[in-house]
Amino acid sequence: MNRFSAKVTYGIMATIELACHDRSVPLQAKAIAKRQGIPSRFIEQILQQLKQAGIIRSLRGAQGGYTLVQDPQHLSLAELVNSMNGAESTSSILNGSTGHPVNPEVSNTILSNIWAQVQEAEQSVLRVISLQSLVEQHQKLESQRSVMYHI
Amino acid sequence: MNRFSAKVTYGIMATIELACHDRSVPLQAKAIAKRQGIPSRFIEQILQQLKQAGIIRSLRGAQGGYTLVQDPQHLSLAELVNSMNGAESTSSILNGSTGHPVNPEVSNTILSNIWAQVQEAEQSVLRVISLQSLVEQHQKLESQRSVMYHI
DNA sequence: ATTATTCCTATCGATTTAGTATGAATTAAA
DNA sequence: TTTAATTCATACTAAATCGATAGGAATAAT
Repeated sequence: MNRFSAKVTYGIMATIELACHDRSVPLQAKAIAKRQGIPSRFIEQILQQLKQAGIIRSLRGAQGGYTLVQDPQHLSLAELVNSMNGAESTSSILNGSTGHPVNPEVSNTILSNIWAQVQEAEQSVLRVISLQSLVEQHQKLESQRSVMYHI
Repeated sequence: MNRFSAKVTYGIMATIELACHDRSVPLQAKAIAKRQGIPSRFIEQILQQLKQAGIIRSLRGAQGGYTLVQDPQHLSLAELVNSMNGAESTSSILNGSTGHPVNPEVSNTILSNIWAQVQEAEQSVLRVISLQSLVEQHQKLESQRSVMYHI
């Protein structure tokens, strides 16, 4: 099962749409929402985040919309996912303690270290998946689907 | 930062306590709660889950309590964490679809596949960490702490 | 001007998480 | 055999997070 959050899932779907679209002409939030069946007001918010992260750029006003900044080859799923998860700092500041480092802090130190390892493992999976490869998988599956129902 | 849920965190802390305790005599939920600063009624619930998963066993009545089933060497963090996360089935049933495999299903197929890879990466980190190693880290940090404040 | 669009911020309902409450069942010990 | 200590079962509640909606200001093409 896909346990990425709706936000992340929608954001990925939106960038796939952008990657499939002519990059010289902006694509509107509404168009993305319609094609992917996402609430358009919701995808707007997500696109904002992607913009803040420098993954897409926007043009306001009539005929405005969004375009990808980078080539799909050079955009990794890691960048994409991180930009929507609040881009958690990898910094290992292991002490927000208010004074006495009591028992709970000890467990916390151990567990935050392990958590960092888990995060790194996840990142290493996501880093090697490019938006381009997602687009290819997407198109492959879409074409299979169209064949299946062409009877 | 430690982003394991409170439940998982507390469960791990509890098993560390059990691992440090004489295995022939049961340790009470209340005692664990007190030493670790966890609400005792909450840790009881978590201990139930650990019991259902076969990680600990319990003795009811006065002088009852909980003991580890396995040697700390042979219990991995993966088993521990999974037992508290509802032991999500790794089964890759990729079709709960109600009929027409429309657009959203395509994205879902791709993303659930990636999600599975992420999960596997996480598991591979957790599998190689034993409860024993957690206990050792814990004791090491505790002793450092006691030195620092022994002035 | 008008219209189409992004952008900003607030709110809302549902779900999940964290924790509390009540009390029954069980068992050691007095 | 009573009593006290403990697990076990279940339900409830409060707070946080998630998914989505809402209203309107800013911007720009026509």
